[in-house]
Amino acid sequence: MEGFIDVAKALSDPSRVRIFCALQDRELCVCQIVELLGLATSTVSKHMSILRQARLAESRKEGRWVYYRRAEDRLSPAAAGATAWCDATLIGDAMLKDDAVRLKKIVSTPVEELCRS
Amino acid sequence: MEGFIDVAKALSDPSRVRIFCALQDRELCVCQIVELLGLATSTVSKHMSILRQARLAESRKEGRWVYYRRAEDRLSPAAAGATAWCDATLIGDAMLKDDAVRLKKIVSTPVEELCRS
DNA sequence: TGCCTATTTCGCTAATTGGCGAATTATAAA
DNA sequence: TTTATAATTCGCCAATTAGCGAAATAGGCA
Repeated sequence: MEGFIDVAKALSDPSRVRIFCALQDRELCVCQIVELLGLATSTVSKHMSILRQARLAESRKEGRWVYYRRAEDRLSPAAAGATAWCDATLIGDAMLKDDAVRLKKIVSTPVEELCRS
Repeated sequence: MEGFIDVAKALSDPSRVRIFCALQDRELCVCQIVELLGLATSTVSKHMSILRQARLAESRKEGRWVYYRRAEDRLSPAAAGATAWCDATLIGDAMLKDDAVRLKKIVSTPVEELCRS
């Protein structure tokens, strides 16, 4: 039950859902997510720790940057099912479509340049 | 997005998940749910309105009693997917198994008698 | 070594939420 | 019509949460 609740809580905030959906196709570093959502870095960092706690996301360090991606290895049943539910339900969502458009620009900018702004 | 968030929020509270799972096999009236969870009637009533708002549950009146059941007709995509996710993930959950045992006694008692206590 | 900077952690605030009991509403029975 | 009672709504409180900026941490680079 606890793991299920953690996942449901993680996906009960629009910002976190947007982040999780942005991670569908590619990994992203914190500064890219900050750029996408327009939230403070500290806020995004907290969101990421909640997604990781729910075992929906994993991270890796590369130099100064931390890249987050959807969890894939030994995916928990709660996370696996939620991922399918989320993706299937939110296909075509207006806000996520808009995010996808802006994401294209963001990922095409080198992170070094993105962070300088 | 909004409908998805409503469903995720509805399922991010253990009491509501217990209620939703208890409704898997049968409809229940408020007093039966109160008996199952040991919460105040007003608290359960609020939980039910959240589940209904998320379109996970529906209700019908029978005399003084209000019976709740899982939504079935014109089920929203968000609710349909969440139902599958919830049921699949929580199979074998200890608390829900315990609930199921106690539910047997509760549903075998006439509601008139149950409410008198 | 010491500096720069991306991220995390901390401390705070405003808003939300789960809980209760009291008051209200609605329905059945006397 | 009055009374009894199941459920909802209301008002309150304690706990949680999303947000921010400041301080701390950690990793590259001069």
